[in-house]
Amino acid sequence: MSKTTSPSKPQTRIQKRNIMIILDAALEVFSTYGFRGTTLDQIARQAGLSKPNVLYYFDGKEAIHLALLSQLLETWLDPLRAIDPQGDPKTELMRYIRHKLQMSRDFPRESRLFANEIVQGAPRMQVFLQGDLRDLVDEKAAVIQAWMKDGKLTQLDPLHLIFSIWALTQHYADFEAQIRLVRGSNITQPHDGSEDFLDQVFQKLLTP
Amino acid sequence: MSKTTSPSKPQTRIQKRNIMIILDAALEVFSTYGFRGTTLDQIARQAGLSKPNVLYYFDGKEAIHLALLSQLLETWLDPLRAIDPQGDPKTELMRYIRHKLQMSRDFPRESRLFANEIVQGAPRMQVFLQGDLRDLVDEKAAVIQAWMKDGKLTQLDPLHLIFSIWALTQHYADFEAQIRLVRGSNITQPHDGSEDFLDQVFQKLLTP
DNA sequence: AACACGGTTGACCATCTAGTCAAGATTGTT
DNA sequence: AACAATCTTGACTAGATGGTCAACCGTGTT
Repeated sequence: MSKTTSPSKPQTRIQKRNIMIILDAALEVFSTYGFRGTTLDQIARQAGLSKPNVLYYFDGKEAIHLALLSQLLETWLDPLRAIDPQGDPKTELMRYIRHKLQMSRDFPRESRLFANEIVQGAPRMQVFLQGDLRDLVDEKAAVIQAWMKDGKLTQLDPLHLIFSIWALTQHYADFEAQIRLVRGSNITQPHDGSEDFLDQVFQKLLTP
Repeated sequence: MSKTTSPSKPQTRIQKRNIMIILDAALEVFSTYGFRGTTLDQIARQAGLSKPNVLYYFDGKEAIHLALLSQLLETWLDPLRAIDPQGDPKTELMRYIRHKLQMSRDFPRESRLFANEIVQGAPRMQVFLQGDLRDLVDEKAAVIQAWMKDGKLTQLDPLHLIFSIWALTQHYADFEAQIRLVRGSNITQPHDGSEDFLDQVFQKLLTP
């Protein structure tokens, strides 16, 4: 029987607390070392719990990973979902871009968790991606396409436009190590200047 | 004594062949599963050799990985190195961008090898990156900066511009799985349309 | 043919790792 | 206080994994 899959069981305070602690610890470790690079001992140590105790709350390593992915994908897609077909095209897209960049700054672990998974072929994410993501992207691509036909935006391939937004925003979280190394040990944070830069890029790109 | 570190030893035909076979097999596996996700058995199987035989040519898993990284980083940086301060600014940058995109299309395994490494904080790459990469990037950023001051290009942060080129080109290799899933199982390749799109983006962006 | 050297491997070992289990500690309820 | 349910853990197991080693095979040179 699975421990965390049963949806209707009321959770005690201790359960709620420990499940949160474990998921946060797992996010920390999985995002740094990837799925196979992470050990249950690492997660347990990071969580401040014993390994059997971790396994008391989750059915195994895979179950923890899965719980994280499904929990976080929702939040991750929210900004895209929020694009309003009725709104002003450029405003909507710029808001999306800023929101996405902000998430990459505020939740770099989540970004790297997904990056790790996708670089390796998304073996444990296909279900999620095919279901939610694909439909959502198709829908919003159509919206953008319509905006472009109306002459409100530069004519571009909407799908590639979406990819480019993902690439440019997530880059700051996913490749932070590289940015840090290139910039040297200055006081500057990896994200410094990214907002102004992306603003400039997409303002220029999207204006017909 | 190390086997592959001694530079002056003449290699037999068999050595040359097997070292190449092993490195190619290792590239395949490391780029798919990351360093910790890769086992020596996997590399050996992919190479069609026995595990002890692989270890006859390399001192260990780490040595294979290191050999790959140092060997490939040179090729990887060549396009950036080729930017000519005397050339026409926009031509030089567009050539760089096209070259980079082409590499992401033709050598996705190399791209993912680096991506895997960098997402996890580049623990085995810091030496390389700090040495070669940093100086090179600083140098070329200065060149781009000068071009911009001359009014030949849009005024942008040159470092962020370089990051954006990396992000947009490598995205097609590193996140290929995501692109494939979003596009569905159509006949279209992940890279389809990327060249035209990036051409359009950077033409518009760089023209003052 | 015989030798030396390079190349190959089955069998093995130490360590790590996911997961189990039974026994004990804690908590909430009456 | 007493009881049951929840929670916690030391000790353990089976299998995976990086690496070793002694013995054996293949090839080119004399």
